[in-house]
Amino acid sequence: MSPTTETLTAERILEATEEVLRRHGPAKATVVDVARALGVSHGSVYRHFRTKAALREAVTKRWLDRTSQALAGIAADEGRDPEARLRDWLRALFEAKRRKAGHDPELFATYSVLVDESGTVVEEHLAELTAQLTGIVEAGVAAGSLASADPAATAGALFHATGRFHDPCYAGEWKRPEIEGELEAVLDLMLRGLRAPVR
Amino acid sequence: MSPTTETLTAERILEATEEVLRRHGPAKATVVDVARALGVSHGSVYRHFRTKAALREAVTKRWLDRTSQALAGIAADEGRDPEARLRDWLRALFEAKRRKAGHDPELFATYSVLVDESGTVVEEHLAELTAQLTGIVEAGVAAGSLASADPAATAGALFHATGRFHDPCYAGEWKRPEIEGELEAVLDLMLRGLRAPVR
DNA sequence: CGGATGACAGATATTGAAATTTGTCATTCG
DNA sequence: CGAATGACAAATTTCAATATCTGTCATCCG
Repeated sequence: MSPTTETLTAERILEATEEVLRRHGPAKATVVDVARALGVSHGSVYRHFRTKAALREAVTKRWLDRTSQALAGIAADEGRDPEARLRDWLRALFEAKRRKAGHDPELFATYSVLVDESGTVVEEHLAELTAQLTGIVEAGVAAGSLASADPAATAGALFHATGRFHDPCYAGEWKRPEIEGELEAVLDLMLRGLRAPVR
Repeated sequence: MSPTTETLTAERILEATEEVLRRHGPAKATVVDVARALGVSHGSVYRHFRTKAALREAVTKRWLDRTSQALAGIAADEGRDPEARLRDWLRALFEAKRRKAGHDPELFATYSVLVDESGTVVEEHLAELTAQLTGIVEAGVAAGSLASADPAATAGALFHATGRFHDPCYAGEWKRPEIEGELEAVLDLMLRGLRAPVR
């Protein structure tokens, strides 16, 4: 069977949708465009995704999951000092978001739309990220190098305090050259507070 | 002379413009509306403000300056513990912004528009706020209760880290009840790091 | 029979002509 | 004379007609 005759799967639709979104952006991409790219009728797309919103969410989920997985590598690296891991993880989060905003502006715009609509996908993404952060803080507490009475709450505070460096509403700021130094200043301030008192 | 015959001053125009903005919002308020509210021709308004944008900025400046002045009171209260002042100042900043967003939504929207356009007025407002913060940090360093090698940089980090609690792009979050606890968590984390090591 | 189709109704977006607004300036008024 | 006016051109917004899109479903096809 040739690729064009391949059966229509959710996966193939997601691939095509991502491409269409990348090309046209969230405002102009239509379900009809996606169907045309696949050489099927738009009705067939609706067999796999109940609404256009669901399709958009599914694409964004895949896209966000790629980031989560990359960061999970840093978070789970049990061998390394938790404090260094925390710094690197937050730096990597910033770099990942910044790269996406610059390199994939249309998909990033799609993501930003979902953030404003506060859908489940974004919520889950943020929950996954804070869970990873919580894991690092817990490791630090276990190793005795970080101090926190409530690692989950601490992780939340870390995440909120670094919003300027990962929240899409600040994407415009990420082009300024001073931004890296600003992240370092915030990291220094927070990690100083997290470090366990020397006994 | 009766009030309606009073001479046309920049101050009277600003007053009328604020009222028109409050009523119609930034999207629908026109210079003609302002002129009508004052009983003059719109040409007269242009004698005092070169463009509509300048008028909008001037109104927003007045409005922002009211916040700055209120906070300056806390910042300058030399008698009190700098750490407590820092906490109170950041809490007051949050409360002030939240109150404006809730109580004066149209003027707040005008302000948000200016933030996105990154005009001089907003820049100056942010500079004034960080200057106040810097002053508190310096007082703490002088008193020996706070540790900072570079109070201005520390103030910048504090301001960025609390963005979630004063930046208009988060205004939607300020209605959630958990928000207060989130601010406290961030404050705790940062102030722990700022406190001078016990010797 | 299960998956794909395309005609269809209602919702949404696009378009371009008309109306309004911005900003200027020659003129008027006190 | 200096401040206010309102006619005006250019830019912007509004609005309604038109076109496109979303989501459904009776029908078709392998």
